[in-house]
Amino acid sequence: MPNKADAIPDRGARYALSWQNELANGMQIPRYARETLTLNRLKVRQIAMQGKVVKKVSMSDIARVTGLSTMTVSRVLRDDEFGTEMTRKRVLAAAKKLNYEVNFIARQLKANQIFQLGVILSFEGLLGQHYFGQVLQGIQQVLTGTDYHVVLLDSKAEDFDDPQKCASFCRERHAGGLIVVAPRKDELYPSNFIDLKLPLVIVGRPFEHQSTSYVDVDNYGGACAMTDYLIRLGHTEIGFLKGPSELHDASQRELGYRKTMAKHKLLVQEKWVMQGDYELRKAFHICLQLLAQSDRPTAIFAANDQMAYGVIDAAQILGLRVPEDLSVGGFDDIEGSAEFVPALTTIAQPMQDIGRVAARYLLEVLDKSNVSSVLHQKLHTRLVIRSSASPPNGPMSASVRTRRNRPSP
Amino acid sequence: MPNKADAIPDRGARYALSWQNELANGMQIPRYARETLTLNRLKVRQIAMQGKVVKKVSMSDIARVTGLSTMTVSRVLRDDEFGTEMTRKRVLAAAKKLNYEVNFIARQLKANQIFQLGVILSFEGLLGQHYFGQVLQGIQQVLTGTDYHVVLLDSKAEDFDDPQKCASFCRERHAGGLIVVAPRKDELYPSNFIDLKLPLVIVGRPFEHQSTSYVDVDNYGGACAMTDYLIRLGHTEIGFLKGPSELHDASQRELGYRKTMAKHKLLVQEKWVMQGDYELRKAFHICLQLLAQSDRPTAIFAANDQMAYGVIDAAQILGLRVPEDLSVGGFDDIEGSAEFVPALTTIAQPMQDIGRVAARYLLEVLDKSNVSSVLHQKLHTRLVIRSSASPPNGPMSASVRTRRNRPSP
DNA sequence: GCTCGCGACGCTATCGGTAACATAAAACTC
DNA sequence: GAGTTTTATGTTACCGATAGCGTCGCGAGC
Repeated sequence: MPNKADAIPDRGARYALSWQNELANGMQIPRYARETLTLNRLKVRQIAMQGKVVKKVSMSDIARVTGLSTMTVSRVLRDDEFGTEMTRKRVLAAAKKLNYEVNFIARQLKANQIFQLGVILSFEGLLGQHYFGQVLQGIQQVLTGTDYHVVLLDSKAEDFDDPQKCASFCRERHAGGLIVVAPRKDELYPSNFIDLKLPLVIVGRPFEHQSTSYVDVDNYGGACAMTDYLIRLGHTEIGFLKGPSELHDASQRELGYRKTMAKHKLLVQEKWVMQGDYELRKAFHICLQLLAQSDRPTAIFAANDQMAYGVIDAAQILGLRVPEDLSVGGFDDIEGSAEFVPALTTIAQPMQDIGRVAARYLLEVLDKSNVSSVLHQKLHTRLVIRSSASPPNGPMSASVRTRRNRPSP
Repeated sequence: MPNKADAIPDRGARYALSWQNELANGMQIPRYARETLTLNRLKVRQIAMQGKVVKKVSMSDIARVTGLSTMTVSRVLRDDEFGTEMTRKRVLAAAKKLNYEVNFIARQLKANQIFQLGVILSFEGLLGQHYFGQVLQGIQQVLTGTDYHVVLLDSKAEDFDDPQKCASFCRERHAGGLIVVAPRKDELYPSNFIDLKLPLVIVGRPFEHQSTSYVDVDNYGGACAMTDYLIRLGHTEIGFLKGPSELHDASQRELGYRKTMAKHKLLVQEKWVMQGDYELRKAFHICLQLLAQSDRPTAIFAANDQMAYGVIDAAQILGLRVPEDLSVGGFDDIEGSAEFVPALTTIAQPMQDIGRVAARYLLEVLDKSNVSSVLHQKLHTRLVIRSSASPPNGPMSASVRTRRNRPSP
């Protein structure tokens, strides 16, 4: 240990040497430091005698051990540049030895800032959904390395229908900013939060109201792209499998489909526009019926990948080949769609990006108090061409058509 | 306003009248209150002059406005019984008027307690799963009305493989207690948390290690019950559709099936024990193959409801009737199983209860510092008899058998 | 030699709330 | 009616971290 002192740069050594050296030769130590130092040895001993760590160590403990003030400790711990090399070493060593951990609660109180983002779900079912999982993962990615965290606020549990309550709730407790996931079309819900004077982002649908920020995916554009792609492949008879009508994204996707069809002067056959629920099973059964009929589309655009799986399964059961006899397009590009047989042609939706963008925006607002800026962002989707869609194969599909209704009940 | 004073009970009036009255007639006010009162009028004015609320109101603001001390305010706000009726009214009115909101951060600092439960997921995929959603809902239910909240800690984001890091992380920041959701069989993961000296509950599997608490569902018992039920119905040829082998619950369910078969001296046909993945699709395709063969079981026990759906779909596609030609049992009793056609006979798993029990345990430990108790609980499952399973129907199934392989490729 | 500037560090107050102790006045007690 | 208890409230000292300002020692510049 003492030989370490040799390496001490002259400049830093003016004020302090390693603690051990100080005691050994008692030189070079400023008077004020001296006093605290001897005083502290007693206190340190007391702490040690307590045996097991009863109380968490705080900065003042480090201060005592090192003979420095808490202020110096605080500064060294936060500012990489602060202090003599020697001081830094002492503090850092002591912190490690005592197993010091910052008390974030105290830091937040002092800073009068809450390092937490409240994530609020507009309805319960969201929790178990892939979409939400992805968004949250995106948020977490951004938050990693910052001091911020995610607090899950349950809309149901906390009576958030009452604007007053949700206001006080969020501010009282744990939210420096809010991310409200509210993908339902007609929900008035998010408006309860806009008066909070808290940084806020709505996720899951555009929210035109006032100057409220939102992040969403361009569902409309994505649906247009897929429809357009199918049309360019040569399809004219394109069916559509809808999602739950109460979801904003579902209706946007339908709109994209219809508009694009209209744009190309193609007729939308209403019997080929089916009401699904974003689940595989319903899509499967619906398509089992639809595809058994002689009069069926050459392509089906399913509003999400799960339903596309159902469509393909139904087709295959009926002896139709995908894509030769039926082209299928999906939406979302969920995990598994690339490995699906046939690999699913779909629209990639950057779900994680939603979370990332929302979180990044909030952090920016919070750090810079840059409250003026408002985020209105629709993230772009991407057409992923794989093998579940191809140009319509006239003769092939005709040949299939002859044996189409064999397995019907 | 002044007539209100008439209604003041004599007892309370001794110490204080409404503020306005105090100023009006200056009587009955204790000397110490008088002084602060005049002093405070100045300060109150200053606050009002600032215009917009720049700073959040704190207890001291209420104290100034009412002419009471912060301590009294604090006590009135927390204790329903404290103080004169008049004092209470004044404080409460002022709090409401000023729009006071407790600062939980400060409260936590003072109490040296963290009113947050960290929920940790052992792997990412969990977030989007129904199981997790249900557990979390259960947790929230218990936490509603308490001061506690859920903080989501992302295992991946925070480098929790390093025990050191996860320790400091949880304590530094935001967790009075931890709920670790770790349903994987072989994970060493949770052991990183047991040394934290933080109240901890493992969810998703029993955790024999040391004196660590866990809450789980009796998957084994549930599987036994279902198998037993099928056997009692008269089935001897019972197939089993497994869940992902890395999950603890999946292997417990398989074990229950095997043991019960053995107990009844029934042979487990390994070709009828199929590897599923808890998803509908795979189950569907596997069963499409299995059920097309002449040599097939009369009943299939699927390790979860989703897969049971798949089994039934496959059977129906093949022209088998459920339950006449094939009995199907599931596990979980998820939403939808009752409305399924045929209504699914299954094992109800109290997923929300898992969360409830875990949360309640933590709250108890935290409130009473009752660290000694350890929770080892396997929640009971319940056999829900609906219509997807019935006694094997010899002649019926035989008649089906003759036309079994018509729709195969 | 003296002032000025600067780097390193300490002291004090503070964030908002609260336990523990203190105090004033009324109520009760014999 | 003096002493004791009770009721209603105020004071002080923190919890742990940190901003702001003050102080010390030393070298540079004139």
